[in-house]
Amino acid sequence: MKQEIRTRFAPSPTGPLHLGGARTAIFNWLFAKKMGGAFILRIEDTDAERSDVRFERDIMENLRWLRIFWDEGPILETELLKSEPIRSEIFESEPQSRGPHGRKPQSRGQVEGKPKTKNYIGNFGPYRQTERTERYAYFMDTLFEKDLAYYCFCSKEELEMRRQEMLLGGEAPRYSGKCRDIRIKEARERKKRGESCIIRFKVPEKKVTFKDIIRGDISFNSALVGDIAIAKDERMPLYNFSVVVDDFEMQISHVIRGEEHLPNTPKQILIQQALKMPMPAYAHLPLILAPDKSKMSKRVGLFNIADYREQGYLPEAVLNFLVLLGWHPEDNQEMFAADGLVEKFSLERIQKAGAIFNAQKFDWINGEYIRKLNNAALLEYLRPLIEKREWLKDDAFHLKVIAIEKERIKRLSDFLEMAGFFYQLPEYGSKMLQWKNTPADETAANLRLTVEELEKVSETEFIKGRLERILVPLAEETGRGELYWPLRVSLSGKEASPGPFEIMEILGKEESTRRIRIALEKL
RNA sequence: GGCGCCAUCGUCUAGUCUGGUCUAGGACAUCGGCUUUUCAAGCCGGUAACCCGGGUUCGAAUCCCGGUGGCGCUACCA
Repeated sequence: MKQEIRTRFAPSPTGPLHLGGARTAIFNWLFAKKMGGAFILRIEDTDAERSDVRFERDIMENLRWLRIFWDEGPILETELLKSEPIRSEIFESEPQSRGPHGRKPQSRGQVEGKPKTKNYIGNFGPYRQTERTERYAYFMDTLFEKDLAYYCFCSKEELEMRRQEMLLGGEAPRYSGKCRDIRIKEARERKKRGESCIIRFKVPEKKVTFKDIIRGDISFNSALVGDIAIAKDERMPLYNFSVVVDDFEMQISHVIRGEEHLPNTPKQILIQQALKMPMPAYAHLPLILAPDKSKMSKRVGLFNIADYREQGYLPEAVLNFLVLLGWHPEDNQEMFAADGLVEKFSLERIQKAGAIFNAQKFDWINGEYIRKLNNAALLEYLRPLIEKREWLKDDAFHLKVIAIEKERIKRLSDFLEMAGFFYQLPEYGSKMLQWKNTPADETAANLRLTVEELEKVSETEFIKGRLERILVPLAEETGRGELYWPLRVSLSGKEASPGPFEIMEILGKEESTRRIRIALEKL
């Protein structure tokens, strides 16, 4: 039987979803879809101090916005309200309650005891690490039974001092193993007396080799690692331990994650081996780099998905841009619909080197997607922005503006800046009205001539074609730039805008002539 | 410092596994042209790269070795 493909995105809710996390999620999701497998969302909230449910929400909401849907994992509260039937279906088939811990699980993936909360979907839950403490305690026990874990009473200060010493001595800083031989009975007594301690894993000294789908064979010498900390307490696991337990129990087949986890991989493999767990396949993604080549997620500035969302990047564009950062299809295609992407995707074609974030290309892709949208759809994206500005016009008017501004905006927020003049004439200086070196009186004369001709046109005939028939011959006499430039500026109040005929058709006769008269007063 | 990963136009990358078809292809950006009153869009064209040094070979971007450089990790964070 072929093993089912199961991937996961396992963010810690210590910050909002950022580009790097989103891309990791995208690659996991794409691979699972391509292979007909399952994509799982798991919240790694073991760091109580830094984790926050607001971040958890942000992560889930933005994944949804990107249309990255997880097959298993927590569900948003908003979904909770309308998903009652699905939930009961899932939980009726849950395994019966068993003893709290110390018992072997009946089978892999089944969770002992009732889940504390039911706000998740999938049969391998709970999907929040803080709700999985029983599982960690169980495997921690196993480790103690096998004499592969011990309590460490060294203080942080002590550890830090040792570290500095080793660094100075040119050694690889690692834990000395000082507490390794404290007998467990004694340790537990000391702990009971209130001595603070953590739990360490006895790291065997050996060469750890594994195959990375993207990078090929990778090996580490675990002797350089030292006994790693795996938990603050039986019920407070640390990353390297909880990951191993969860990936095993959730039957993750492929661990696809950022390159920064490469040095963690041998540690996790050693724990897997100690617990006799199978090793999943690994794929370590290249990092997204800032223009100075530093790791992007370390930098301050624009990095969160929510920020891009607010600035008017379309979800399709974010997805498309992100997937191209470190991956390329066999052909030269660069614009993808989600379906085509799934079909073309393969882990093997992911790049090894880090990819520098290219904001200009991002903008270009976003512009392409904006232009692909039909006007009505674009209006819906724009509506919140328009309403915020209190631009009180009807949809027919908005649609006309959108039709011509669509060609020039790269982000939805650009619309505010570029199309604002349709709703309200901005302030501008008289100098702007003059085309190159045309004197002010000549400019005024041309505008006067223009407005006189426009007055002759009826409101209903105030359309582009008709206006052109009247003004084109006139412009041939005065000089095109001399006529069109001041006209366009008086209509828009801007150096750059669509052409005057398009603007006039939208503005209508009354408003157009009013604006030209305002310009004349300036001259 | 130690360990690990990586290295093709300014940037994202194709090509590298299976040496010749690569005087290295595409995209963004940039420059020029067309269109044009401006900006954008569109179309056409240009500039621009195999990190360095050895080796193997008739032949190397591609294989091997050695440098150099960059990045990541080096927590009772993940």
